[in-house]
Amino acid sequence: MGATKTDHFTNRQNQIATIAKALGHPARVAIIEYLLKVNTCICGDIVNELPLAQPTVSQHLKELKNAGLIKGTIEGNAICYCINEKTFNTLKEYFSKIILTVTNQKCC
Amino acid sequence: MGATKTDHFTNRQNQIATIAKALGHPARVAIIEYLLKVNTCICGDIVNELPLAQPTVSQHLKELKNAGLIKGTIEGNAICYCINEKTFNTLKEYFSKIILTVTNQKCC
DNA sequence: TATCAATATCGTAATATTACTATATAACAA
DNA sequence: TTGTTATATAGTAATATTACGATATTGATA
Repeated sequence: MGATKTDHFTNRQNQIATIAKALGHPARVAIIEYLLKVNTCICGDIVNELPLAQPTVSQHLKELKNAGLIKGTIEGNAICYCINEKTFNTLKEYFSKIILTVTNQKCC
Repeated sequence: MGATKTDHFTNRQNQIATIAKALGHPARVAIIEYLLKVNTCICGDIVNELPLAQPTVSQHLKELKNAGLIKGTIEGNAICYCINEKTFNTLKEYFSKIILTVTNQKCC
């Protein structure tokens, strides 16, 4: 036991869970918010911004990238990370649909 | 190590991360979608719907409840769970704001 | 009261995550 | 070429999560 039973759920359910999981850590939320704040794409000063060691930040960036929440472009010896709007749109639309459905429902 | 450094991040960042984390498992996404489907609040047949044992479902329900994504009302010896619209609204608004900010930005 | 049904909690094994240090890699500069 | 800077990867310890069987709890019913 201990492993998530991914194959018992739909692709859609796994997709949403994967994206949500990537946002399920305050450091990764902070990275997203930092990328929003600096307006232009920035790379390694995320490390200076967060109270975490460089390899830890790198690990978090990898997870955000795997989930499709950010994009990374190589620029010389640095890497320029920025937000991937598309995936955030997926989330927004998913939650919008949920809210539309719920408002027509009676609750206990 | 191993423990998330919660205290280094803002309340808002921790709040979003907590909610997202609760949705970061396909079983919990499936529970939300089932609650949406049945329209009216339902309790223990979530167990029949999911490929998981009763204690596991109970554990997942607890996490969804702690994150504020669902509400549970005692009805006799059963418990009626339903979606908590408010928290989903928090998420929707959070992502809407992100998208509004991002669309005005240049990416790498 | 005894039993049943619905749900929660306990204990625990398997696995995953988080964070770090040390080290590798890759591009640029001297 | 040698060093510097930026980032990734390897290895690993501490902790958290997932899932289950066994058991407790609580309300309804016979």
